[in-house]
Amino acid sequence: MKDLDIQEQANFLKALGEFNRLSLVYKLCQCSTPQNAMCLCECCNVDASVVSRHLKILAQEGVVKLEKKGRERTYTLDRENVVKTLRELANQIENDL
Amino acid sequence: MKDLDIQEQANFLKALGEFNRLSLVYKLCQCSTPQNAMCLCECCNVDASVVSRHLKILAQEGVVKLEKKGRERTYTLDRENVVKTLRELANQIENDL
DNA sequence: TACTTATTTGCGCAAATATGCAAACATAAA
DNA sequence: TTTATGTTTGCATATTTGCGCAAATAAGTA
Repeated sequence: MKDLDIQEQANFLKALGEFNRLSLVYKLCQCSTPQNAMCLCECCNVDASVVSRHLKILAQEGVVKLEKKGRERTYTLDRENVVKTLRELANQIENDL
Repeated sequence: MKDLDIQEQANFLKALGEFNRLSLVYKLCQCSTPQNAMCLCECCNVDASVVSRHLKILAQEGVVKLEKKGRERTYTLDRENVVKTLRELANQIENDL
């Protein structure tokens, strides 16, 4: 396992490992349609700018996908990627010896 | 999903989401026998006290198990728990709608 | 007891992080 | 163009975090 890979995985886990960000993930989890930041803002009681920043971090780590539609930006959970990454991690820890 | 559960999951992910701690996890991953902190110290270039603190955090979150034997304390990866927790998280994110 | 070894804890520091507010931007609608 | 809406960014601040060092603690050994 290379240091760089470990760092990358750590960054992914860190992105999920914060209360408001994980709340956003679960919120998006229950949405069948893309959501904008204002809507997502309701799930955690913080300023819109804070949500914006959290979503940026989540997007950087491949947790959410961003779609630009005019002045609105909508976010969807990148379910496939998150699930894949978590399962790969679990498999590594299970099988490594 | 209750806030408390989210906080708990976030804490678990945060514990794994730091480079040195994740390095410790992978180090332990490759050890078939319990390791003491001095040995684990080698895998990340930090002071023993730092490793001690990291291991404490990992133990609190159920990532590693601590065994006291005289003056020595040995750590083993709680593979089962880590794998279970990660897979549950993956399943939740996969199936929630 | 004195000494050695392994680990934890207190302290301080520097860097990172989360947050709110206000201002800047971008874009759609009136 | 003006206005309204959604989002990002700059700034200031408070808190958290990771770290090293030295001292304290714990427990085995001479």
